[in-house]
Amino acid sequence: MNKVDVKEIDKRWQDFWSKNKKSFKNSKKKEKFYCLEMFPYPSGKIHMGHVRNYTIGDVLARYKSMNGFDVLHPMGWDSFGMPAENAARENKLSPKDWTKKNIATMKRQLQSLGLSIDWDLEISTCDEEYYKHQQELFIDFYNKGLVSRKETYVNWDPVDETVLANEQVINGRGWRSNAIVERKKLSQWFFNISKFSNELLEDLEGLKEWPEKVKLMQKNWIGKSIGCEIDFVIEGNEKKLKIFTTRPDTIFGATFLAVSVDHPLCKNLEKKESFIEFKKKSSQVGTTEEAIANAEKIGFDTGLKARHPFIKNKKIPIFVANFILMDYGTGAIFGCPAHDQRDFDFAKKYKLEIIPVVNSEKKLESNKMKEAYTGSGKMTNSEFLNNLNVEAAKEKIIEKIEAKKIGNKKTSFRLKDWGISRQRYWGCPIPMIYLKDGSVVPVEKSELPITLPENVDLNSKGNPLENHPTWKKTKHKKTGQSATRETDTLDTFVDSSWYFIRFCSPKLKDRPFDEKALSYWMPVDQYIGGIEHAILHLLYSRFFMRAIKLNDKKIKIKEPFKGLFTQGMVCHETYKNQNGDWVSPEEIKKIDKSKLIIGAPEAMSKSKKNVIDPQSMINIYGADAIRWFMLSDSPPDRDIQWSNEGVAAANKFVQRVWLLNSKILERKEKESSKDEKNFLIKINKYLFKITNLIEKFQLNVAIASIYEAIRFLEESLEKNIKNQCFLNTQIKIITALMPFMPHLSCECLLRLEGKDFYSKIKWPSIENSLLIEEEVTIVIQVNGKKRGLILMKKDTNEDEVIRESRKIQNIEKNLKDKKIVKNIFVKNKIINFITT
RNA sequence: GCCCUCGUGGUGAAAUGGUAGACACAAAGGACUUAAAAUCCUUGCCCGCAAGGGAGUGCCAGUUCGAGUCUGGCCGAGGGCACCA
Repeated sequence: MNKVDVKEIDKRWQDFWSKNKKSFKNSKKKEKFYCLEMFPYPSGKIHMGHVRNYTIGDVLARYKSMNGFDVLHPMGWDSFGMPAENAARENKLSPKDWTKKNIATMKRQLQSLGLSIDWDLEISTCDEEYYKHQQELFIDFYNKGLVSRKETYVNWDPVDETVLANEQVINGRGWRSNAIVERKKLSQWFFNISKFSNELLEDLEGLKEWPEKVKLMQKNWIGKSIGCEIDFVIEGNEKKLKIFTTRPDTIFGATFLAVSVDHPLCKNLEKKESFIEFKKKSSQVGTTEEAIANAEKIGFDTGLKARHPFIKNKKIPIFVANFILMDYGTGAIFGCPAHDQRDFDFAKKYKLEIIPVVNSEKKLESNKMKEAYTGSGKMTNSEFLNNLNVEAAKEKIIEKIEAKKIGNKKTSFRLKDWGISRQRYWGCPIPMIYLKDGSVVPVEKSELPITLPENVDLNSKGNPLENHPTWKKTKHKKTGQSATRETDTLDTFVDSSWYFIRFCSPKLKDRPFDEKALSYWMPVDQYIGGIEHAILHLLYSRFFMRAIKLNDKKIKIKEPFKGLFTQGMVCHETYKNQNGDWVSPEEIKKIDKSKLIIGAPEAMSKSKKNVIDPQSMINIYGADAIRWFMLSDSPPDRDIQWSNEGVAAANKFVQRVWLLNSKILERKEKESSKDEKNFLIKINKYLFKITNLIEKFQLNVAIASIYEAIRFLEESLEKNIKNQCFLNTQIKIITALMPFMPHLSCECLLRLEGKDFYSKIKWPSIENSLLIEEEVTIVIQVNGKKRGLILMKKDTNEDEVIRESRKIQNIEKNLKDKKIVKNIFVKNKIINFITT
């Protein structure tokens, strides 16, 4: 009978919150807390992943707010990107209209979750008001030398007809289209992120509140290696060939040089038919990274020889090899087959010399080696390096190389500059123009924004801006000469690399950000999002923060995200019918169960048809139950598995709390007694636990404690506790429930406290005096095995505990006929009798 | 191949070196009901009517009075990187 209508309370409190917005004031007395969840791409409607992400953030934002923090909790839209173009083609809606429509839907959906988001701060990256400032930042970066234009091979996606960044190529395929990526040479815009390689690497250490896993992934991505560059002189033409190595110590084992197919040295070979054929063959090795890695090592003998810099009269052949990368190091190496597996394979194939220069425990013999030895050991066959260990040899040889002026110690990074050009329409136009004399200059800031034209043809292939009849025609403002606009747009990762900064002053018209607002709110105290952004988005954002700092001396912040949390995915069982087709959870009801193949739970995805629509679940169970379930089953950083029973249980709990609340309101007055003290102690302990668990982000355990607290209250209804005491206690527990179930919590508090409860909401305080327990349970062990429990006054001494525990029959039974050698006693915890 | 993380009931999971399985789901049994729904109670495994006992946190060792937790080795699963010289 006494049930709460979840739909009704959802609506009531969402309306209430939008009318009773907390004033957004910069109160100096409070400590700020910037809580940010990764903003969504407006694909159409929200999915469970969003629900999980934003619920985690909301619990934290509400908790911090209730604890007196000045909380910034904004939301926006990562609204440029290809799906809008694809949808435009299919639905005859312009990318702009399609995006706007999606944003409206998704905003409504997010609001139906009851998130404490300040919607006054909403931004959308496809708005002129946003990308205008992005163009300004681009020009600033350009002027600071952080932007460059390079002719490079790019990853060309033949389906999307666009260029992909290396990181957007997954196993040789486009991350969105899944098409096999081709190599193509194009002139592209780059952010010179590699200028910050070392800084980006070293500053990872200062990010104490980031998951180690993410830091490690970034570290590997940046890929620092310390080595040495060495010039080899080519016999005959006396030209120098610069190589990079991390093992200069093995130089006496060098038996060949190898350069990349794209190395300048190959220029002379381009006409040779045998070389053209070799080049063709070397580009034909499969497409996946794994195939490339495992591809056969092939080489082309240039016929050239280089002089060994340390061995007189020794000449070694120069090869072109398919496993040498042009964009790492110098695009050239020396091969030491004895101590590098790739070189070893190569040497075996081309019958090159193998000279061991590092001895393992057994002495290496070149003709008996089956694989390269890459371990440590003492140097041999290496003249002045002999008998040194690898590390010492490295140092000594670098000294020698530098003294001889044939090379230098050198650090190389795997991290490459960030290609930001995209041949797409739905992105931020790059504010550069091409003059007739061939020069490329930025547009004047006063001309910003460079807006996208609305009447574009998206049906032809290629770049729509390039194909537009008039858009690219413009004039150079300074000289008046006619010019052409850059028709590439920016990678959407650029849009998301500074949105968190824009949130600090989202309405500012003339500049990207207000320095004061930025300095107050940044860095983001807690950033929450998916692990899939562990490398790119976070690295690019870290670059942007540094670039902005470089450009504006008033900015002191380097790291944009102080705390990072990566939440797990939402999974669901997968189903297939007998034909092997995926079947959705709704469809399985209609299928004969014996013909259904139930697969492992996997991340919800449209392709596997295992998606549950959040909106329909909210409509059935209410926002609170969905929020609760998203957090209750697993730790927030682990995957959770969606189950209908789980949500139903959360909904049951909503009703249980409501019933308890009603019972308390109708409760008959009782006498105060000893029960009351114990009652308060226990509740205080629960609150202490819940508080700590939220602080530690163990939200699933915090929820378990709330379950326990509610059960304890239910069980205490009949005890001798004054109504007022019970009511106050209920207020505390229901307040602690608020971050998780804000609608139910408000509804209950309204009944408990009356109309103006909302202004009084504060996280319940913990009374330290009540945390001191009067009685403790002590474990009694015999030889480390539990044989009993005993309840004792706190801080009872050893003798007393021993005396009392020996009164227990079962303990005596276990000690009978045995001699006690010693006792292990830990106060308030354990007594352990050790016998012979 | 290299690097990282994780292995606890039928399931998701708890557990500052000190009562393993909190909390929740499922299943089975029971209570209430004419019946069902809803609700509530009981139940990890083996022996036992019970009291109690035995085994038990992937496997094998070690440290410790005491190990899910610490150390070493092995096995398995997942993730990241991948010809980076």
